[in-house]
Amino acid sequence: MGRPPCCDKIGVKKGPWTPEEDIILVSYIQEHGPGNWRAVPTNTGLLRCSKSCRLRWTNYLRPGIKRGNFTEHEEKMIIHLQALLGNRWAAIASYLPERTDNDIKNYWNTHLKKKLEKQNHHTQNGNHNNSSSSSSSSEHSKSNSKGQWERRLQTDIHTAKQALCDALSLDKSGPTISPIDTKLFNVVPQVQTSTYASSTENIARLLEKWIKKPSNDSSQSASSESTTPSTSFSNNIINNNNNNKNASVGLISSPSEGAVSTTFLSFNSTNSDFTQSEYEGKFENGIFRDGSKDNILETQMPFSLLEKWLLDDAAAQGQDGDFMDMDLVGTADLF
DNA sequence: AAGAAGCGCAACCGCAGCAAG
DNA sequence: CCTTGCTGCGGTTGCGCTTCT
Repeated sequence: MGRPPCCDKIGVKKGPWTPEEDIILVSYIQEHGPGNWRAVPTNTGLLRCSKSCRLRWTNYLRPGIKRGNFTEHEEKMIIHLQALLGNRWAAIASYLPERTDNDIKNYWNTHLKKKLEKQNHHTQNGNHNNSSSSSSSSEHSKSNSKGQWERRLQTDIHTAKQALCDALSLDKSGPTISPIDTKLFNVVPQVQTSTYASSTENIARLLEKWIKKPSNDSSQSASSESTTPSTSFSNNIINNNNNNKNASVGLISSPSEGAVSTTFLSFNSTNSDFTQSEYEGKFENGIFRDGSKDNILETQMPFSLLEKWLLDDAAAQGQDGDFMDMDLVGTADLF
């Protein structure tokens, strides 16, 4: 007997999310925090499966997501980390906290892979006589099995862990660490608590699109209210939204993060007595108390010790000391 | 101007890991 | 220890937009 699907296939909506659905989801998460995704569709009346809700949140709605073009630095980080970690997009994403694993994966598949292939082709053509550069590195990569690399990583991580713990005990307000560090070392990062506002930016963005180009979905959804088996929760949200389009405009125009946060909280606070302080109570130093990884900040993250270690490690492997200029061709297939 | 091809991105699917019972 | 259910991850797909012919 196979395992039943994560959600009933009947009546589950697929395809792009509508602004209403986003608002319902964000409002719900704002109230209950992320996690327990199984309960989200039931409690919100969303006709989405739990996975879809989680995906939508983590890839689009959660706080601190930067969208748009990747910077040169980000690009090089991805290339380097991909060479080190392989296609572990979640791990790579933890070093680029403003980017989602999906984004990074997409960027890799659409841009970087081609770029590297091109570079690879170039290198092979350029070094036709001495196949040392690429072939030696590929031989090197063959000789280094994945297991060996992983063992090495694990071994060195202990050193890095010690260094990081020392650093943190010395300076609690020191450099912000990335989520992977948190996971690995079980350290709570020192962060501000008002990070949720950035998800209002995401919402604002989609509302902006919505207002600019009112879709059929929105009217459809509003009119289909009676047919949708929504809970009072989602009905209230939708009503609130439909009756207060101005509120969303105000949300968009709020320039300061704090103002946006407050505006957004009051925007949907008609449905509950949930206040900003209560919401912040769901955070503990920037992490949701359920231990989810949505503790990512919108602040620029400096290199953590582990990142530095990774970079130093690469440098120690004879890559000119600067991973930005390293020969990526050989390292791409290390794993 | 119209169709074809390419590209980018959001979302889905299936599997693996993990925890609880 | 085994089973079950939930969550997270990586691979893949499909659709809409842009560019090319």
